Amino acid sequence: MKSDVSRRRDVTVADVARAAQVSKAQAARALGNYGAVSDDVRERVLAAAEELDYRPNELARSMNTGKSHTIGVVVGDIENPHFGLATRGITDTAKRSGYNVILINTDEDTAAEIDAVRVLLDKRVDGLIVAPASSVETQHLRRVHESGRPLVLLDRKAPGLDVDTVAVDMEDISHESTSYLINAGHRRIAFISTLRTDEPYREGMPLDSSQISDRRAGLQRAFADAGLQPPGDLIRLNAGDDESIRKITRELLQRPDPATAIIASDGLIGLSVVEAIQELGLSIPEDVSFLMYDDFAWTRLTTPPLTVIAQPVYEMGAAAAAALIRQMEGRKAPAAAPVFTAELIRRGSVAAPARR
Amino acid sequence: MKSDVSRRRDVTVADVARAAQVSKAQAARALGNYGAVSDDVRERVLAAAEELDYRPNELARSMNTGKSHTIGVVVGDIENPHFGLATRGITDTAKRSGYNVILINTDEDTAAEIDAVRVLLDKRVDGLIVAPASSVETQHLRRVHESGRPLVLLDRKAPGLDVDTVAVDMEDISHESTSYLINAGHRRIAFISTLRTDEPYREGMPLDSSQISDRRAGLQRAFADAGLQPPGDLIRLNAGDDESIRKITRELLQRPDPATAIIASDGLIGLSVVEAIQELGLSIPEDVSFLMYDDFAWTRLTTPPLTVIAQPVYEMGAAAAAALIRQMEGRKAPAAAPVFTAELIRRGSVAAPARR
DNA sequence: AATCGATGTGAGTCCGGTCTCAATCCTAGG
DNA sequence: CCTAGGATTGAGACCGGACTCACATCGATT
Repeated sequence: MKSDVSRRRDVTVADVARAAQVSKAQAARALGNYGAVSDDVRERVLAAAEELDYRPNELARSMNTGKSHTIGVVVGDIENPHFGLATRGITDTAKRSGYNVILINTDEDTAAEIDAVRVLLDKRVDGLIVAPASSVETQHLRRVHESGRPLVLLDRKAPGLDVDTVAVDMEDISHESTSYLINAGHRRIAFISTLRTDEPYREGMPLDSSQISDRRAGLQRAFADAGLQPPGDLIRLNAGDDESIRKITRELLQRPDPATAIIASDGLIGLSVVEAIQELGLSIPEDVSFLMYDDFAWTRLTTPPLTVIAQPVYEMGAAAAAALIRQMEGRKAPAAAPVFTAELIRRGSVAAPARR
Repeated sequence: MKSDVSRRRDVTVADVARAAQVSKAQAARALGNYGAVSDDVRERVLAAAEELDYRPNELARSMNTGKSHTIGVVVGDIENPHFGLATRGITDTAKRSGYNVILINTDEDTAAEIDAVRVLLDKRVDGLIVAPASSVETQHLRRVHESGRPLVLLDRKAPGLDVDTVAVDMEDISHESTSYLINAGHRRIAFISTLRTDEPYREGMPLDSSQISDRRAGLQRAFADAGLQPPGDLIRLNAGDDESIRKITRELLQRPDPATAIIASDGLIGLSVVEAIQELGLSIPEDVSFLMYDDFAWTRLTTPPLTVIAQPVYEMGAAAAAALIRQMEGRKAPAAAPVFTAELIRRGSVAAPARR
């Protein structure tokens, strides 16, 4: 009835109060469902609100409750199905508790991450879930934590930062899967990761990412267990775009002492590696064995289906959100935080290396 | 120096003003970089702000500027790489103009969508990008639009709603790809979609989704062009989870008069369909031809690589964000909105049907 | 030297809610 | 019939910035 052109300013409690002939305070109480309100007043206010199509301004509400019912999520790249799935776990859990999610991508760039965290803090999110790009540059996260804002880390650990962290033990699974390859007869095992570094990989160099350094540790331990030297010359970092990954793959397979097995650090890399292998006219697993992190559904469709390392990604996202909400609502951390483990799913992309 | 336990309340302009020995108004001006401020005052204020580690409260700022610098994005399912990519296009573009994104999933449920829109409006987002679950139930979107809040539709059209819409012409591409199948000799062409309906498909029933009804129209037109009757008995809706899709696939291929070609309405369905085909021991394209919407990277890795319908998803997300920002900043719509077209990428999953 | 317009500056209002506090109503117990 | 105590109610402060307005200040103009 009243939806004319005069729709530039929203209806406020004051408007409703006026229409219902009561004070602003009473209208607010009836609307907000708190305090004491007589049935008569409540009815009139609710009717007026309905009539005027009143909607509360959450911004104003946040202003003096101090809660925005919004959590910030900072991930590397939402386009990566890994994060897509984790985000789904987060949003599902958050929604169930009445929280919304502001999402920011960092492209694994720490500067962007610092910026993202600042923006979210300025927007007064109630808490943050961050998949930190670096396990070393974490001052900004430390500051968040010290300022008392709830924070949960996802996927990667930050040593020295005493914060709830939801991640799998990469050392263990890396050890298991490397051993699997070694037992199959592989010695020349390559590892390709997107991790950005200033210089190319050299044996023993410090790695910014806990994920990657844990994987390296697991790999080295597996070789040590077998009484072998790990092939440090086959670790490749800075595998960024599709083109650079293909180039790296070609180089690994065409060098004098080529890799007989390749481990891809995530599903996006794996995609390009497999494609590069196919382009070289080589076949999996006859010519090269292949293994990758992330159990995307399509890995079952290739010929042969790919052997992968599956992580309970959705559950981890959900757990991160649950932990955050627990913190935000001031409840204590649970006695035992849920432990997540990755699993090696043996399909068909690993076999004994070809004889020379 | 001052980071004691007293960290429960944030630093405000008033605190900064006090420290800098100036009025709140002056401090606000220096901080907000507006109005006239002497160099002396500016310096003192900035120094005090630095010292106190002042951070503006964006909530408060939004309160009286009326702008939250936040846009709401409502999609079916962020876990679906299609939306992941589109979202990436949106967030990249939004960030470049200083906007953040609140993301909500609807699982293609209109009730959830209505709720999402309401929540976002209550949070006073500056604009909305919605991939509407239904092209029919759009009163909530109409209300948004009428209230004057900028709104852009993504992926699906809403007939009768005069709103900027970024989507490809599904009729055309459906016609093209169906013709392609018909020319290859197929007559029994099946189409599988997730679209939820109350009853199973029957010829000519109204379809809630513009995307799907456009595809049906294109398919029917292709058959008409060839002087043939479209196989209305091979259209399947309500393909929800993996299990139901497999069941549908089996039924389509094992019925008395089976389908010789299957079109999957999106990449997620395609995944399950291909897997079901493999499980049946059938091969593509010898036993069944296959075609799907969405050009995911993995479709190049299967044997044979899959023939797909590629949409410029990232660009569409970016365009939607650009259009929204244009509206929010009060600029006119561009003379010609960019047109997006889907492309049939012929790889290896379509061949002539097997002889009976 | 008187005047004028361009800064500078501080007090105070406003945004749209929540919440405190004191005043007013009512009703049951004495 | 009187009164204590709970239920109601309205005025107004407050959250943290942005912004209006009235009041200086001050060098420049004539």
